[in-house]
Amino acid sequence: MANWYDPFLQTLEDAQDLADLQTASEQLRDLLNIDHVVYHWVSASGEQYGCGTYDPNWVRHYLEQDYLRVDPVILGCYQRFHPADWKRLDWSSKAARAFMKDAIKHGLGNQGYSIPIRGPKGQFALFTVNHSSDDAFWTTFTENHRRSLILVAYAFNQKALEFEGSADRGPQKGLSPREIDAMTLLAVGYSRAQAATALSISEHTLRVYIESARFKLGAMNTTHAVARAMSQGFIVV
Amino acid sequence: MANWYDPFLQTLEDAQDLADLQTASEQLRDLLNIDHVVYHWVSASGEQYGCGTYDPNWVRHYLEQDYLRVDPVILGCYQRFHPADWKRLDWSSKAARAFMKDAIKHGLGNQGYSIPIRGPKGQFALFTVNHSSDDAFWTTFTENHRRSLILVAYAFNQKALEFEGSADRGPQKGLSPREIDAMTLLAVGYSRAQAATALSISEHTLRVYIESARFKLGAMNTTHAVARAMSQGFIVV
DNA sequence: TTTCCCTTCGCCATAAATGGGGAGGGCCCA
DNA sequence: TGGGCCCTCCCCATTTATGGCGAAGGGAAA
Repeated sequence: MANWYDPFLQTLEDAQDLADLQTASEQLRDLLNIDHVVYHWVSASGEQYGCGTYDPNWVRHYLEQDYLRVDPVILGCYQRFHPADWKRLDWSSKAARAFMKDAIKHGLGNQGYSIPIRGPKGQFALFTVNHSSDDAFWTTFTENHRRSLILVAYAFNQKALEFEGSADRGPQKGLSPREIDAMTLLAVGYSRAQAATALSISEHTLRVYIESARFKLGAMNTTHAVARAMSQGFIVV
Repeated sequence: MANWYDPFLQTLEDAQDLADLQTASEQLRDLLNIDHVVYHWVSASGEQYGCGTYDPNWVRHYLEQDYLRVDPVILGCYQRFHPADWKRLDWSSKAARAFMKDAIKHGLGNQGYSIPIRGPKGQFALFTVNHSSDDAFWTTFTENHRRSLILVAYAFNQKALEFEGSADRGPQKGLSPREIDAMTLLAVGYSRAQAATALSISEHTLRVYIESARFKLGAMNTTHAVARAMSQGFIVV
């Protein structure tokens, strides 16, 4: 228990609301003695939530400019599991370099390290530390703190999920085995006729499964039902 | 660096192939002095891979019995982000209890602790420690090792992804913004006509996006395309 | 024991999606 | 500056999906 981060993790675990996470991110920035600490997530329903030490003007500007579509950190981390040093991302497009220039103008450091985190139902979050320094300093910093940052990112996400999860959380009616079979086959490209053949049942029976699955999932059509079944973890494709 | 797990994490990071992960799991079992350590994953394409100290007979039996559909550990962890003590999962169904009885008969301990891990493209993995003990011992054990187990799980997954990723990894042609818009709207239940209206374009134009997205994703139909776009992380619903 | 849910099947009519043509303007990168 | 990709629009014919009606046996839970 001689780690600097154990007490901080405890603070995180004691957080009661999103405001506490905000305070914690500022605290961590001071602990690590770096420019910025940011936690940012996209929930299953597409809502966004972020807390951290970026200038609020930058955050607003970021959203207004729709930088989510440009930001190489988002684009890069979305496809990977490993934490990423910003230097190693793809900055080849003109838009990406312009974005970074704009970011630095708004107070961001030139160095960054982001940890992607994924939750159930397609939740995606990023935990980022940012600083202004030379490469050597940053390499040492990230190597030294890699593991602790993973734990911190994990704890941030755990809390954020906890706060959100307590809100909705319906009864979660599950799908029957046959409904799961049907959804799975449709998700991998089978037409209704093909899926029926694959399951050795009549096409009409298959329709019954699809319709009941659609009803349970509250979906408008088959595509919607499959999408929901996927994002709610009923099927794995 | 006074932790027991830092040298072990180093071992994991030095692993060269899946066999090394197998050895590592045995090593960790002995380090922690518990019955079993298992890492198990399901890749985006539905393939499974596991390594760990379970009796191979049990693994075979598990697959033959299609226990994936019954196992409360899988079912429970798939919906959550937090690590789960097996005691706190849902054992209410008859099938679940029969499954556990069968498991113990094959050498599993009565206590378990599983950490769900998610990667890009819908990858899902579980890292599990298992032991035969009373509740008090297990509670203490999991409380003491929670954080280190998260890091170990993370490291296992990182390596597994690394080994798999080096194999295929196509050029990963991305979708255009409009294609993403189209896929997103379809995924949330819009029909083609509705989606076209929402995007203020003609329905025919929308069709062009759907078809080109389908082509890029190698999908057979719209539902398939949306499913692929979701599991490959192009859209978030 | 009754009630709910799961599984299975059929027919008919309409709405929606797909396949295959063709066409023009714009932007970015080499 | 030319090729490649992106965005936008239109028609026709065919295949496929959906909506609505009804029906029956089996199993598990209450």
